[in-house]
Amino acid sequence: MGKNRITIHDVAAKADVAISSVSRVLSGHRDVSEKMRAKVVAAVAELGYEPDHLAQSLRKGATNTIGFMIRDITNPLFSIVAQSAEYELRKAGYSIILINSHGDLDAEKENFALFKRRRIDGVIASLVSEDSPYVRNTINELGAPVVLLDREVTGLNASAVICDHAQGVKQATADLIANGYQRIAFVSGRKDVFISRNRIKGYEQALAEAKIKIDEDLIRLGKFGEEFAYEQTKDLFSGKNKPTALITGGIGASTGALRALKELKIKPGSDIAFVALDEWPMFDLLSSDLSSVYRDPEEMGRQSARLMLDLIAEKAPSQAVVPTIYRPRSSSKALSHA
Amino acid sequence: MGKNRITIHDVAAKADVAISSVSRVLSGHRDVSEKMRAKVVAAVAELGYEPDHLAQSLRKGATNTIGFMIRDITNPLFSIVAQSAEYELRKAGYSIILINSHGDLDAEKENFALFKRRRIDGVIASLVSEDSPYVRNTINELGAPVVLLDREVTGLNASAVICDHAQGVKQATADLIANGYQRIAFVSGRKDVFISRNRIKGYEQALAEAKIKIDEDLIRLGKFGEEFAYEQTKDLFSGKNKPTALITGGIGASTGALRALKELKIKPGSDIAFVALDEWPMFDLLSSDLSSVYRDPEEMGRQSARLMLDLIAEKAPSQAVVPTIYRPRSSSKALSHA
DNA sequence: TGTAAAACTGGAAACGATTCCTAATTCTAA
DNA sequence: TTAGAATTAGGAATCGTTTCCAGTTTTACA
Repeated sequence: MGKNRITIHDVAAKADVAISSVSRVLSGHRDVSEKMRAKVVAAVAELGYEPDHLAQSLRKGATNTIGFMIRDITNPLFSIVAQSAEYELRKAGYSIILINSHGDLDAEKENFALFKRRRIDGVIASLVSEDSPYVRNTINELGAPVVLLDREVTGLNASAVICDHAQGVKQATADLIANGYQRIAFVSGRKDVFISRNRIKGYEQALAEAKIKIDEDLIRLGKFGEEFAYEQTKDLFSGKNKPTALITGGIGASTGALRALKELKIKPGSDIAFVALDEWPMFDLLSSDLSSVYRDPEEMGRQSARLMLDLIAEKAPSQAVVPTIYRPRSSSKALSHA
Repeated sequence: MGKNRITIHDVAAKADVAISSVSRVLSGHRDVSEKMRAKVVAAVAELGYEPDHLAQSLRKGATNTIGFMIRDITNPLFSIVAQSAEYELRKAGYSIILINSHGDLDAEKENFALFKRRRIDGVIASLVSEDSPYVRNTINELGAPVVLLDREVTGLNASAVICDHAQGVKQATADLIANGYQRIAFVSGRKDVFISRNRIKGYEQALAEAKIKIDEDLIRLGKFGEEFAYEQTKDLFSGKNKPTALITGGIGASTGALRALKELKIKPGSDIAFVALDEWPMFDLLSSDLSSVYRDPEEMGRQSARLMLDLIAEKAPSQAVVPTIYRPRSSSKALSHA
C-alpha cells in the first residue's frame, strides 16, 4: 500500500536542498541553476514524487476544479454537453465535479453551497429556474465565475451559452404550414424559462407570418419530463378538435408524446405530422422517420468550457450562441392528412 | 463579490474565543460548555461562516471525493449508473469527480495519476482492459480503495459489481432455440473482458444443452462501439449461410447492428429474430418490439456506492452480483422464419 | 579591481482547518 | 477546607505546498 506518501520534504532531503528550491524547480521558476535543476529532477524521478494537489490548492487559492450542475445527467443531450465540456476543460488542467439537481430548487441551492465550500474555480450550470431572487444572491455570493446553459440572466455577472431555438422552430413550423397544416400543437416544459419562451417565439412568428390565428388550446407548456407531455398529448388527441401536427420541445416531452401517440395508435408521419425539438442518440432507429430541430451538444460543451476559461482569465462575461438546424424528414409530411 | 472569505479566525475573533474552541464546537466535540457553544454558534450564524473543505481535507487526510471513471458518459447505461452512484455517495457526504477514459488505455493510466494527485478517497471505474499488468500496479499504488464495474480482477485488493450476464443470455438463447432458431449469431465487444466472456458462456451453454454445434463463424467478438457491430452484421447477412437470429451485446453493438439491418432492409421481429443485451431509454419506441436481457443500472450504481463505502470503512473487499432478466417480446419470434 | 546588478538559495510565513498537549477552572469527596 | 479528578479552554504543531524576503554568490562592466 502507498501508505506513507512522498512529500516535497523527502525530495528536498534526498537532493540535499531546501524545499523552496524543489518547489521552484517544479514550477519552472527561472531563478534556478542547472545544477540545482538536475539534482532535484533526479530525486523526483527516483522517489516518484508527485505534488499534492490539495496542498497546492490551499496555498494557491485555486482548486482547478469546475462544478458542473445539471438537472439530469441521464438526459443524453446533457451527458454529451458534459462530456464535451470535460474534455475541453481537462486539456486546460481542470477537473469536473458533477452534480445532479434533479430539477429541485432546494437541491440546487444546496449544490451551490457545496461548490462554495469546495472552493470550486467556476460553475457551469443548467439552472432549474432562472429568475428567482435567490439565483442572483447565490451566484453573486459564490465568489466564482458562472456559465449558464440555455438561460438568459439579466444583470448578473455570468456568461451563457444560448441556443437560437426560435430560428429553428420557426423554420419547422413554417414548413409544416407549407405542407398544409394549420392546427399545429406545441407541447414543452416550463414556460418561465428562456428555452421555452424562445421556442414558442419561433412558433408564433411562423404562425403570424402565415396569418394563422394562434389557438392557445394547442399550446401546452407546463413541466419538463415525460409525464406532463404524455398527459397533454392524450388530452390533445382526445378532444373533438384534434391537432393535425405536433411539435414537442425537449427529449423528455418528445418521449412522453411519442408514448402517448403509440398508445393512441396514432402514427407520426402517417396520421399526423410531427417535429421533435432536439435529437438524441439512436434517433434514426425510432419507429418513424422523424423531423427534428437539431442543435449540436458537443458544440455547447465546447463553448461552455471556452466561456469558463475566459471568465477565469478575468475577461468580461459574454454569450455564445449555438444555432439550431431544422432537419425535415418524412414525419413533416404525413400521408393521410386532410 | 465574496472576495474576502470568512475563516475560522474571524469566527474566533468575533466570539472572543480560541480557534480550537470554534473547531470543537463545529465538530461536535463533547468537551464544550454550553456557554461556549452558544457564543460560537451565534458568531457563525452572524458571519455566515462555512468551513473550508480544502483545509479540512489537507488536515484530515480525506477529501470526501470519489473518482468515477468510465469509457463514455454518453452511454445511457453508464450515465444512469453514474447518477445513481452519485446520489448514494452524496448522501454519505461524498462528491464525485467524473472522468472519461474514451476507451483509451493511456488516458486511463493518466486518470489514475490524476486521482492520486487529488488524493481521492476511492475510485469507481469501468476499466478498458482488465488483465494488463499495469492495472495491478496502478491500482495497488493508488493507495485508495477501488470498486470495479463489470470486471473480474483476481488477486487485487478491489471490490466489484458484476452482473450475471450468463444467466440472462442463456435464457434468451434457449428461448430462441425453443422458437425454432438454430443459426443464432452473436455480435459483441472485446472478447478479453469479463462481460463478453460471461455473455458468451450463457450463449454456449444454451446451445450445448440443445445439442447444437457451435458455429464459430456466427460469433463475432472484436471491439466495443457501433462500427464493429455494423460491419460484422453486414458481413453476417451478406454470406450465403445467413443467420436466422441475432443477439447483440451492449448498447453500441445493438445500435450498429440495428443500423446495418435497417440498411439491409431486414426487419428484426419479422425477417429474423433479435435479442438486444441491455436496454436503454426509449427502447420501447424503436421500430420493432425488441426482446432484451435487462439489468438494472440504478442498482449497479447503488451497489457500487455501497461497496465503496464499505471499503472506506475498512471492510474487506467483496463482490455484488446484479441479476439479468430476459424480457421476451415479439422480436424473439419472427413471423416469417423457416 | 571594485562595485552594482543579477542570479541563486534557504528560511520562514502563509493557506485554513484539526488535534494534541497543557494549564486553568470547576466539581467531588474525604 | 483541600487534594484529586474531571471539565473546559487556549496554544502550538501539523497537513504539504507556494512565495516573499533576505542573504550569499556570481557576473558584468567601468
